[in-house]
Amino acid sequence: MHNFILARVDKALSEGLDPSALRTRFPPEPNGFLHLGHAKSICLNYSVAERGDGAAMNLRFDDTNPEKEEQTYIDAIREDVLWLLNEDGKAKQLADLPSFGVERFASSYFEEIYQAARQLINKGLAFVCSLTPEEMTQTRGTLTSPGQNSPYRDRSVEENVKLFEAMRNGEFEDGQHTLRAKIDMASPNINMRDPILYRIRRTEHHQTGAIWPIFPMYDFTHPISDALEGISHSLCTLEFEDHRPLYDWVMREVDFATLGAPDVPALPVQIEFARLNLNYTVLSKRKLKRLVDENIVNGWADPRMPTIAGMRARGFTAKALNHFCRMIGVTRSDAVVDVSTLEFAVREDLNERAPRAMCVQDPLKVIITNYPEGQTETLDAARHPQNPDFGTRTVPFSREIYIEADDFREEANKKFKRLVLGKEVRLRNAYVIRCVDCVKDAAGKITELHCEYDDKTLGRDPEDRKVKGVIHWVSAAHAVPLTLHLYDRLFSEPLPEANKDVDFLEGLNPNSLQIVEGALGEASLAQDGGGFPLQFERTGYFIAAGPQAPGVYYRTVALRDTWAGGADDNG
RNA sequence: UGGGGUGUAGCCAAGUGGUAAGGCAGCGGGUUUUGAUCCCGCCACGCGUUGGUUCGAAUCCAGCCACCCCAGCCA
Repeated sequence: MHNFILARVDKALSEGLDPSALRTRFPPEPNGFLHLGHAKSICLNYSVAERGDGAAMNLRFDDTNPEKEEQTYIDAIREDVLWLLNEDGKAKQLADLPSFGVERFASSYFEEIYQAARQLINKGLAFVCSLTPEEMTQTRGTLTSPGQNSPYRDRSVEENVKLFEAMRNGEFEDGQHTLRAKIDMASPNINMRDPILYRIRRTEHHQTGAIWPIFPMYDFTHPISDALEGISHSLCTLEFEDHRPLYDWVMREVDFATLGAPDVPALPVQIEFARLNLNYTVLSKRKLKRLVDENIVNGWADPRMPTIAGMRARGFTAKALNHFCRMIGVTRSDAVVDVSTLEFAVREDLNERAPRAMCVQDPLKVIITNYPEGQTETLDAARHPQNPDFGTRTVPFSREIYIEADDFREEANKKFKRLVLGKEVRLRNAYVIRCVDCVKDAAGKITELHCEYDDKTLGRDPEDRKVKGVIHWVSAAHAVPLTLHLYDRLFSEPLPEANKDVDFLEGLNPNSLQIVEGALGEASLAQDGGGFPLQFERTGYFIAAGPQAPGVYYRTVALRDTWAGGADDNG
């Protein structure tokens, strides 16, 4: 992995920065589940932590807004970060990861942040403002015109101290006062127009309970938290670029030594990078939350969701996600990555690790008329075509089998490589059969096929002719019934958020989930305990839904299909 | 129209004055008991645009254009 941030880190290292002083943090707010965009950030932050001996990445819950945050999100985030960074599954907890530092909460620093505010008040750099929210908005100015000073801007240090303490003691109602930095109401950067540092929220906080009726804002909390953790590189997304002057202002004006900050070679620096966008989906917690709240999906971990938990449920691997993050790079330009890149990363990993099996989604009965009735033979089939270490499984073969209905045509052109009336095809892992008859019901619907097998074609090709097609099948008497969940992109619009005048839900794909009942899997699937990906040959990668839904498989991703494009010419 | 950013192929993305890496997608071919995998080949006379500097410019300079972010007591 290489990018402009790592380049900057390497440069600092080459200029003498002690590798053990390298420290990053991943700072999610626990107000939703982590998604692919967070995976990019985690991957980046962790890659910096892997640059040197003693370097580390912290996990810090940025929990300064109790109204939107929940313990359940904290638990989910912790699980997702561990899963993502624990590709080999060896670590039992975050602390076991080689380059992981510590887990913290911004709320762990509420006392220090409060003291920092006191410092600023004492330096005359912060004041208690009693403007109403409406007045605050009115006096902030606009993008093109300066704001006006608050009438409370010149309160004495003593009065500010007294009021701020009263705020802390819970003596005021929500919104009655705020603590503001005294910077410059005429700054062209709106973030510097006397930004709010603290607001009153008499709400129970998931970590600190009722002890704090006031909560620091992100812009004040973040630099202080970074300094207290000895963060060297504070990586965030582009929209925070305008906040960097404020970040640096806090760094400059607060005396961190008296707050107990570690002795580090330098103050943290904030570096911004472009957030991830993926087409045919949305990557914003606010929008994903709507999908959950409006029951458009089945929770944050719905396999269609681009959340870490959703993708995990669907069978994506941590390795694939990390690989994807390395593939897309890290830059400062807005980019929309094509889903095909993600699918490639997933297939690449699954191809290596998924044992093969056969499953017929839309069964069509085939009777092998020249095969003895009542006979069953067990055929050996490799679990992986390229890797013998996977071993073999046994596949029962008998007189009645099922094949995929779509693998048969009464007539077809030469491009069609599957079974055609009067022609031959190879049954995967078994014999070559020839279709001799096609039985239909009164409505003309094909109900079963009569075929003959060539008993000299097990494990070898016929000598006098070429059979090019191979199809999958299951033995009728041994097949296990399965239910398949086939997922498609959640949105049919490539950029659901592109048009600001149209609700992004308008772009939803109504067929993002197709449930296939009555699929038939090969006998060995009865023993599948789940927990690892499978490839159903010729169709896709699947993973068992789990013990609470036996026989249900989720399709992780379909196999690449170079034939699909010519489907209108497929005979 | 204030401030901050970004423009290299259909999508990502290297490149930092010496003559356009790589990946995805796509296309063509080979191997194949998965139309998968794997392998080989093709895919930017041009880097938003117009000028300028230079022996030489995606890289330096100037102008212009397009797009993104900022007016939460959200992060």
